[in-house]
This record gives sequence, C-alpha cells and structure tokens, in this order.
Amino acid sequence: MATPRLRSKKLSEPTIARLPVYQRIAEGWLHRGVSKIDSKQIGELAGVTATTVRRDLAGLGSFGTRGAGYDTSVLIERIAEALGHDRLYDVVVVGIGNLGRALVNSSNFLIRGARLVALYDNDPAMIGHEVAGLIVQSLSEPIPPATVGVICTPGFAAQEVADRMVEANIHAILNFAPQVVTVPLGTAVHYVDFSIELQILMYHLNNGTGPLGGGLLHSLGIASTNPLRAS
Amino acid sequence: MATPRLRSKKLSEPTIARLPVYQRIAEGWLHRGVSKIDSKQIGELAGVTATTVRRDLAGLGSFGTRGAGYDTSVLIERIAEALGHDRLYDVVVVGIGNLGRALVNSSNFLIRGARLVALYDNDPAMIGHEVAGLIVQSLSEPIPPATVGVICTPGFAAQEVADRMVEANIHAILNFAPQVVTVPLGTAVHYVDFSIELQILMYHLNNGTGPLGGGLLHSLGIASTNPLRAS
DNA sequence: GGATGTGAAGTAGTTCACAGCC
DNA sequence: GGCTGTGAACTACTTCACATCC
Repeated sequence: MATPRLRSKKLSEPTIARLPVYQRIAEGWLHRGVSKIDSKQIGELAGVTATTVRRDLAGLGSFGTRGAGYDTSVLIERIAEALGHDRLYDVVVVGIGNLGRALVNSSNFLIRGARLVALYDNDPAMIGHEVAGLIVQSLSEPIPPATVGVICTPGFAAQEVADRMVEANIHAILNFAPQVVTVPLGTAVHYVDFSIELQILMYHLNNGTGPLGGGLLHSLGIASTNPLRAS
Repeated sequence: MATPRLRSKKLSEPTIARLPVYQRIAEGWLHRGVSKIDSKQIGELAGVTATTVRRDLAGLGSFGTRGAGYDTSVLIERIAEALGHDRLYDVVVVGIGNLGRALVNSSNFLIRGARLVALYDNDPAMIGHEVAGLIVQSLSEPIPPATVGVICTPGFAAQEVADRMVEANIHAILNFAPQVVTVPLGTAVHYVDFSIELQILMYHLNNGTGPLGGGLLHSLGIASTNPLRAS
C-alpha cells in the first residue's frame, strides 16, 4: 500500500511528538523575520535541552550550520518532509458541535498536508449549513474513503461513528470523544483528552514537583493506539 | 508553598499521563455495573501491557486482589487521590469562542476536583451571556486568584492573557492557543495542540511504521521540566 | 487456578563531553 | 569565538519471570 518513501531511518516516538513543536517555534521566528535559530533557543521555547533538540534534528539529516545554527525556513521544510506534510491527507470530521467547529475553523488544526473533505452531523438543525467552506451532511450520507477520520461527537455516539469510518476504509482515527472505541486490527485510533492535561497539571500543583519548578514547558496530549477487537 | 501532602513517593511522568486513562476506563466499567477489572483488561483498552498497568498501580499502594484484579470503584478512588482530585481547584477560562464553549460545556473537561469560577472574553457580543452557568465577563474585570487558568483565545492574544493571569497570582496555565507564551519562573504552562496529534498520525501513515502495523502500541505522553528562565 | 506485586534484566531515551567545522 | 553533530555514559522506563497471596 502506497509508496514506502523510505525517508530518514526511523524516528523515535518522543522525537516525532517534539518535531511539530520545533516547527511551530520556527514558524513564529520566520514570521518575525528571523532567518536563523539555534538549538539553545529552540530548546528554551520548547521546554527541552539543546542537546535533545540537536539529537532530534540530526535524525532528519545534517542541515545545521556549525557556529550559526539552523536556517529557519530550511528547518520548517525538513520537519515538514520528515512528518510527511508533502503528501496530501484527506480529513473528514464527524460531529460539528462547538468542538468540531473550533477544530475546522482553526488555522491551527489543519496544517499543511491535511485537506478537509467532508463534515457530518446528525442534528437536523446543523445539516445543510456551511462551515469552513463545506456543507454539513447527514450521517446517513456515505463517508468517502478519506485518510483520517476525526470524531467530535459525544461519547455515546463514538463507537457507531468509528464503525462507519472503518466501513468507509479509513485506517486512521483521531478521537476527541471521551470514549474508548474498538476497531479491527490495522486501524489506528489516537485519543485526545483535554481533561488529561488538566489532571497532570493538578497532580504537579498538588505535589509541588516537576513542571512548576521552572519556566517554560510543554506537554502533549496522550495518544494511545488500540487495535483490538471488541471486548 | 501549600501543604506538600506527601502522598505516594513520586510517580513518573508517563505514569501520571496514563492514570487518567485507566480511571476513565474504570468509570466506563463501573457505569456498566462491573465491579472488578484486571490489569490485562485495562491494558488492552488503554493500549499498554498488563505489566505496565500493574507497575503504575503498584505506585499508588497495593489495593488489588491477587487472583481477582482490582475493585473498580476503589481503583477510581485511588487514582483520584493520587492525582489530587480530593482537593478543589478553581479554574478560570479566557476566550469563550467555539473551543472555550466546547470545554466548559463538556462533562469531560471539568473532572472532579476542578471548579469553574469565571469566564472572560473581549467580544462585546459575548459579554453578559450565560455559559455553563456563569456570566461571561469582560477582560477589563479583575481575574480572581484561581488555581488554574485556561487560555482559549486566538494566538495573538495569548501572551497578554498569560500576563494577566500571572498578575492574578495564577501559577498553572493550560494554553490551547497556538502560541508560545513566556511567564516568570515558578509558573507552569502546559500547551495543548490539536494539530500535533494529527501530525503524529500522519507520520505513521506515511511510514507504515508503528500504530498502523498492528500489535499493541503504547500511549505516549511527554512532559518536560525546564529550569530555564523565560527568554 | 489466577492475578497481583516486584526484583532483575533489558531497552529506549536523555545528557555529557568533545571533536569537527564555520 | 560559537554551535553542530555524535560516540559514550547515564538515567528512566518497560518487560520478563516468578514468588506471593486470594
């Protein structure tokens, strides 16, 4: 299925999670007209050490300049390549409530490489409305064979939507609903749970440990894959 | 600052990120009337190995029953304690757009221990409206000294809002805006970035590696401490 | 029997320290 | 001078294997 593309050897999971952060930082720098950035600056803003930044970037090939740092736009480009942004991924979103609207209207969510192709909801009041340039369709309409499916429904509807996506030959699902769904082997589900971030913050507040001690830091949402059949 | 509480020794960062997942799974089972759950079942649903689950839970003290598993409600309770849910955290949300509304209306976001105390926006059309039982206030109103501040504004407003929160003596910030903010030492900022999940999914799709390949894959959560000063 | 809890072993990720290059 | 890139050392996390208890 699809050309393997054999890019950089392979990147570790933590590295993959940090690259988008570096990319965003570099975009901010570029936007402000700065054309060079070094690992120390990236590290401070991303909340990691300069060494970690260099290791991560070394994995994409040597493109830094010794003594000077990284060229901002080259950095952005290399990360985009490594992450596969030069390919086009079709994205469908099911559940156009507050969250769904927030996502599709955010310049933030649909980054380069991702193209929104369809929106679904089962609320008659919502169907037919235009959101982010697309008409919201009924869930009774067929789902096109997109690359990524995003679930923004309430928890009780998540499993049914996931089933529909699997039928439509979607193999990658991003689930914002607070509900564990089961899918066949070969389909990846990533869970995004806002409350988890809040809970991690609360833990550190309660213990005085970790993150509170220092300035900038970042944290990512948890993502778990669960290729198991229904229990 | 604040009572240390000296609970369980100390939990590792990956463990802290997984506990809320286990808790949610247990809540689902309890809701369906199941009073026992074992590490294998939790692991399958959470996408981690049974051993990892047992190690994580062993860190909160021994409360499982050998041969039977964990009592669902005890499990929920123990995780709540470990995470500090028996304390009350006041939460203020700034930016009541689609995302802000999605968060405060979600049963999912404000878990036990978190209490919403104020909402702010600078859109005159929004100010005065009731959302989730609270009146949306103007940003010119003073921010009360809450425990956690949540930023749901567009990126350009994030830094100003963060400054206001720091002034209001808030030491923990959850930032949903796609913007790195700088704060004084002693304040923690956690960034939540939806597009990062999408990008991670895209990477794996592109490489055929990891999650798609099938087989259980772990959840990942990175949170790093950075004892650096804001630049 | 069956599942927990945990030393011991293994693996992955981070940090150190410095050679290499601009 | 400064910063990258990387072997080597270190640390942290996960997995194995099994003793322990219901």
